[in-house]
Amino acid sequence: MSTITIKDIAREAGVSTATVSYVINGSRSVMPEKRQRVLDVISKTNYQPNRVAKSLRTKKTNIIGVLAEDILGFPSGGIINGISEYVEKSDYNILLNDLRMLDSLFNKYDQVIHQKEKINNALSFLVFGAKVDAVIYIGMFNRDITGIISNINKPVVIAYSTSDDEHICSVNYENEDCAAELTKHLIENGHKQIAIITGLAHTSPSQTRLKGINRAFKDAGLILDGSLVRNGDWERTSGYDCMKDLLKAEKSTLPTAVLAMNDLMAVGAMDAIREANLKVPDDISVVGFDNREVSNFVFPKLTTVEIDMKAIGYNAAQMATQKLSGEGEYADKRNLIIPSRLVVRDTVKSII
Amino acid sequence: MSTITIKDIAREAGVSTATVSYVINGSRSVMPEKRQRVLDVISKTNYQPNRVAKSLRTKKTNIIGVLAEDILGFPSGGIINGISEYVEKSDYNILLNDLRMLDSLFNKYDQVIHQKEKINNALSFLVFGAKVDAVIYIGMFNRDITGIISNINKPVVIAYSTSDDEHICSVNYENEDCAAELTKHLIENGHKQIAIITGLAHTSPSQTRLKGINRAFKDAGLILDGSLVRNGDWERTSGYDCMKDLLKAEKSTLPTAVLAMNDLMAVGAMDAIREANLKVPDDISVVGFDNREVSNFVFPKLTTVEIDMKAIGYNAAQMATQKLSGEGEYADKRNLIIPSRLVVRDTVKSII
DNA sequence: GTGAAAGCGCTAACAT
DNA sequence: ATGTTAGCGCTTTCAC
Repeated sequence: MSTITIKDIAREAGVSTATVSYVINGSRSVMPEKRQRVLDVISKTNYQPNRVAKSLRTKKTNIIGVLAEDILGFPSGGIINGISEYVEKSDYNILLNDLRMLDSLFNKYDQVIHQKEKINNALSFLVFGAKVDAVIYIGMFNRDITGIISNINKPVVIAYSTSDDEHICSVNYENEDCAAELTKHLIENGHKQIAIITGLAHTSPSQTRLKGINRAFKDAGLILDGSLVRNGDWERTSGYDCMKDLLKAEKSTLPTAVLAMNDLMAVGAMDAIREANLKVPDDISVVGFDNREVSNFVFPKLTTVEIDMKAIGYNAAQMATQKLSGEGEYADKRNLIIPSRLVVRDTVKSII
Repeated sequence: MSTITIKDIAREAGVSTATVSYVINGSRSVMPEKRQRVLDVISKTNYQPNRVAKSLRTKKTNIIGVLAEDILGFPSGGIINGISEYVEKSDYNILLNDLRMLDSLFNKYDQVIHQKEKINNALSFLVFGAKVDAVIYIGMFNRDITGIISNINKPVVIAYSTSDDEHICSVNYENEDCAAELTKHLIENGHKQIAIITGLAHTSPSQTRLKGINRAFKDAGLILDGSLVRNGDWERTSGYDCMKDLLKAEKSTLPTAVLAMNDLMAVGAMDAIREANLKVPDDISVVGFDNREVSNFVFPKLTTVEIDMKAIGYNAAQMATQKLSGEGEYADKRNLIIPSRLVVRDTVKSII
């Protein structure tokens, strides 16, 4: 059972090791009888080729290094799930390095720069030490990390973040269209006084989502009331604070709906609304973004936008392997955008 | 930059490859000057020893295979986080295989048996193909999986499940004491009429938690009223249904508190209570189990028991590597139990 | 179509 | 203390 090698198979089947290799890899045609003899011995012995030896010889490990900022980050699990699905059918494996930066990076999304050395050490080990064929970097926050990841001569694809570096590709989700769709959903339900709770104002998701929101207003012949916009920081408490502030208005100028740029802040807003003895969605409608697990557990269930993490991972893996083989639709692509979709639940009331 | 080997270092430093190997691994003493020369060349060139070649030669990959029933399963992320932390400082790596059985196993926890072949194929590849030194199997549900995992001659430790197989070790969390503590928390707040919503009745966590609950009652000189016990199936809707049923009682015999054996069912119970126009915790107190993310997002925030996933992973990795080296406190241990702890939040009212 | 043998980059036994 | 070299299990060139 233990350590049976290609030599054993060759001896048992009465052929050379070369022939065994040929039948395993289909690299040359082999006489049907011999072929069958080899196959029989292999299945009888449960022989598994030693990937380590194979890798050393071919200089290809069939391993994709997955470098995650933190596996507990909200997108990570789904993305790895997607990578895993692709990788399974294409005979690759995943070497996982979890940087565990959740605590150090919490709400300081720009601070990755300080982790540059740690990241590149890990990357360097993966590529030059473990000899992975390609690496997928999984961000915890959707942002631009140009300049962070040093140039290695292997495919690097970033999932859930972006980079302008030329040696790097990325797979990210669509932000603007779905923000527009979410806004449109509110408008179609009769809402005109819509408050916005943004994420950190200078971040790309905030700005892009705002673009989509503005577009939806414009398309409906409406104008976004700037006095109804509050800047949050993506965290629940900021949603609470912003909503609290919004609630100070006179009853007649109160927004009928609030769009928070993520579910966490939406929940915070719902906290504040409840505290003011108002009801969601009867008094105020609320929508979020991300479709986090919690959005289905709060009451009422939150209408939000779903980001397809699994597809991000799947496509990132596909892109990485296609860059490796030089074949396939993604072989020459730089950036990929995965569509997001509206998830209608119970927090929007029609006031038409 | 690309593919520099030990030969290059040797030539550059004017020593033999053996000497380079000795200084890298500290396997023999080397003259200080030579040693320094080698070190200098290494750092100047950013040389990274080829782990593949090293593995082939030493028959040790320094890789731990992580076989997860599903990385999206509730315990998986935290456990991997913990494994990762241990592994980082002990120079191991993680080869991740995500079985993605979430859908097929959903609420049919006993059905793993049907996946036996898939599991063992993956295991077999990990061990005989990828040559990992040890494997950690991560369950999605805490249960006994005796007979599922075939015997390989390498350490296998199961995280978040158990097995009676002799060739297998496990790291799991404490169930009985914390269930007792949770119950005691209710009792100490004056509750006597406590309803219980169990998980699937025949499962080990259900039975063990019930033991703890009974013990707490007994310790307080109380007796658990059997008519207040309902059997759920761990899912939210079952918590809802059980609570609905409980709520049919006359007002005077209504429980003042309900202990659900997990957070999901607790949330379901809260749904039913809200629907009956009752308030948590003013009318009925509710507690859960697991400390899932949602327990902090529902309103009011749920009092529950936290399972230390990170510690499970960390200790599983520690156990695996100590079995490998034959040294350390866990080298001869079979099973490890990680304490769980009460997390008091807002769903229990004192009625003393 | 098939086999002999070299060699991937390392470690470690052996020699000195 | 250090160098020489065999060999880990595979693939692949080269020869037949």
